[in-house]
Amino acid sequence: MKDIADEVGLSVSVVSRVLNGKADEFRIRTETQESVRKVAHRRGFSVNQIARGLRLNKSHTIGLLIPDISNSFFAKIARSVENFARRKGYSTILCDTENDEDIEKESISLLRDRQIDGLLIAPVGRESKHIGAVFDSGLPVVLLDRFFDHLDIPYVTSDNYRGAYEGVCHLIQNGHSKIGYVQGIPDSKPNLERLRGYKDALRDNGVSFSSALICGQAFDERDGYSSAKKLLDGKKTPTALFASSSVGALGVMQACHEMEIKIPAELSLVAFDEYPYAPLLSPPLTTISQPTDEIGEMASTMLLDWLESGRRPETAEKTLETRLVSRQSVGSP
Amino acid sequence: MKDIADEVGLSVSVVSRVLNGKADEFRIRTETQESVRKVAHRRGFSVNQIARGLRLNKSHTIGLLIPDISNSFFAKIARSVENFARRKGYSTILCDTENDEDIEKESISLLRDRQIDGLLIAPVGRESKHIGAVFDSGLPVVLLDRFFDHLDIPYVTSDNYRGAYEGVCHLIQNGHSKIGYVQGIPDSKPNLERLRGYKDALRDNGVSFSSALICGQAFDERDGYSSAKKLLDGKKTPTALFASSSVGALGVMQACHEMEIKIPAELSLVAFDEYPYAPLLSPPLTTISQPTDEIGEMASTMLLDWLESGRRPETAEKTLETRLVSRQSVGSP
DNA sequence: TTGTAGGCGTTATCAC
DNA sequence: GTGATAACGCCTACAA
Repeated sequence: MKDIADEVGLSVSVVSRVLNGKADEFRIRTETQESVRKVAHRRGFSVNQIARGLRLNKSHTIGLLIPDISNSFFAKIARSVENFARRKGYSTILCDTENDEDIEKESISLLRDRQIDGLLIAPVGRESKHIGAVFDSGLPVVLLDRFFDHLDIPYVTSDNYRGAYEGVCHLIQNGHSKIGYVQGIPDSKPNLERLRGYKDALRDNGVSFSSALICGQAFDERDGYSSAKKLLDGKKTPTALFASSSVGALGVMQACHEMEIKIPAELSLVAFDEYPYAPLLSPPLTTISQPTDEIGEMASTMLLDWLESGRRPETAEKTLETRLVSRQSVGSP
Repeated sequence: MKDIADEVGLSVSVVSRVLNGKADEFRIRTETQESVRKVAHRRGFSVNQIARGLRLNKSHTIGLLIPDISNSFFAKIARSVENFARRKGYSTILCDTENDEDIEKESISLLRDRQIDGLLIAPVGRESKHIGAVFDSGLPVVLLDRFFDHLDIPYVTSDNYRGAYEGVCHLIQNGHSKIGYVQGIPDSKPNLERLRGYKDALRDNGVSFSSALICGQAFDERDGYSSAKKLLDGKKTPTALFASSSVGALGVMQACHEMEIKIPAELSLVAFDEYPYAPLLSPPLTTISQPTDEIGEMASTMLLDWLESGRRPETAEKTLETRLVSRQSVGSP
């Protein structure tokens, strides 16, 4: 700006104002405006947002914490978040927390150092102290997918309870009563909610619950695989499985494949979350579809509105509907 | 820092030095160090990286431009880039360019405004002027996946030529001679290289080439779907298809499904790129696997080394090997 | 071993 | 209509 000012023979103030669209407000002469713009363009001027951020105490940057960006569920959320934020003039710093709480903590403090204006977190674990701390410090935070009951932080999630409920009802309607539940991280919110849906569906249909039919530790393929092996090897072999973990269902299928268990003839399967390739699997998989784009967009909207207005969103909890997509992985026992 | 300095009764310089690990260098008294650190900790001090960046003219931030983060190939690359960068003390600003060149241009200028130290780009299209421009301006840039012959920008890509060559040879060895090629963005580098591999494989095996067997416009599922429909509906129906586009193969399978064409009995299929679910598709898909993690890590390494050393990498072109993963989508005609 | 002061690029405020 | 100046928070050359 200094250079431009020197060249056009004016002060930096004028240059700054012209380049910030405040020319009218300050009734700057049209010729002045033009010459400033011309020179700026010729010199390829680009504002230094870092200096700007320092002065205005606003970085126009948000942080996005994701447990695993290579998981398509989160990747789709990240896409919609980034697209939305960019359209609103915000940049997104991505932090893949690698499903590790320490990395999550570290990333949060890193992002604070960078003066982000707000934070979107899909929390990794059940520990919430560090998240509560940022929130309490006054930084706008919106949670994604998982949330914490005892913290008053706005969140966006899909209706895990109802999704699971419907999925399990679907299995029961197809004649199943021995339905295994392949869970994700046991005390994560989505898992707990899905488990609750599972139990309620059983209860409402007069099917008795057995904890022997619950298995699993994590939201990943390997865990789905070993859970399936365990469940299908026991005495009380289930005739159907409800996979809470999105990628976990792939592990289940893999295990069935190896154990030569035919789906759906010998085992029915319903999985939480949708994939582009679900219809092409062998067999095409019946899923509970989550509105990933909406989740991302809703969360960004909440956060950015908050940043612009200075007031936290009134509707601080958003639960988005899931949808049962019936394909061919469910049959009768 | 000012507040801390006031509280401990010293100047900001001392505080700054202690907090930056320069205490020894300036032989600052141990007690002084301790009290500074204690107060800093108690007050929850966190450096303002924006101010720091302004002063040091270094943001410790890189930009990552990706055509579509929801595509698992790019998501995996993004993950390895982010993880690596974070470990090296850099943050990653993610820009999903939505396969749109205008967004790509816009994002680049946005990132420049933000004073990023370097740029990692998986370019969207064939237009390269804007990319050449940033590079020429002196900003370190490393290209991913796609690159430009006429620009001297370092890049990392997998061996698209050899991958396709091997895939097509595999088909020929299985007795095919009418092999269709479902391409991605026609004049993108990966596509051109894969096409070249395809042609050379035919030639080296004495199979004649026919442009009627080439179809496709984009790297997406819909395009793969319509290409397959077109190719499999013509006079010269191929007995095998080589899908250049990763997600495109899903479209091909979808089309076959609808047209009741059995894979591999009636049509063999090989697809570029690997998926976690490839073994679980119907049928398990034979693929050309790309080393996504390596691509991301290699590119980040090149960029960050460049940033730290100030010298562009000596080996400016990295071509990583692919691997043929044979499953059950290939049979004999 | 510690302090002073200037400046990084920008914008708000007040003055002319 | 335009200009001078201070301040945002930090680092460092130089002084003490």
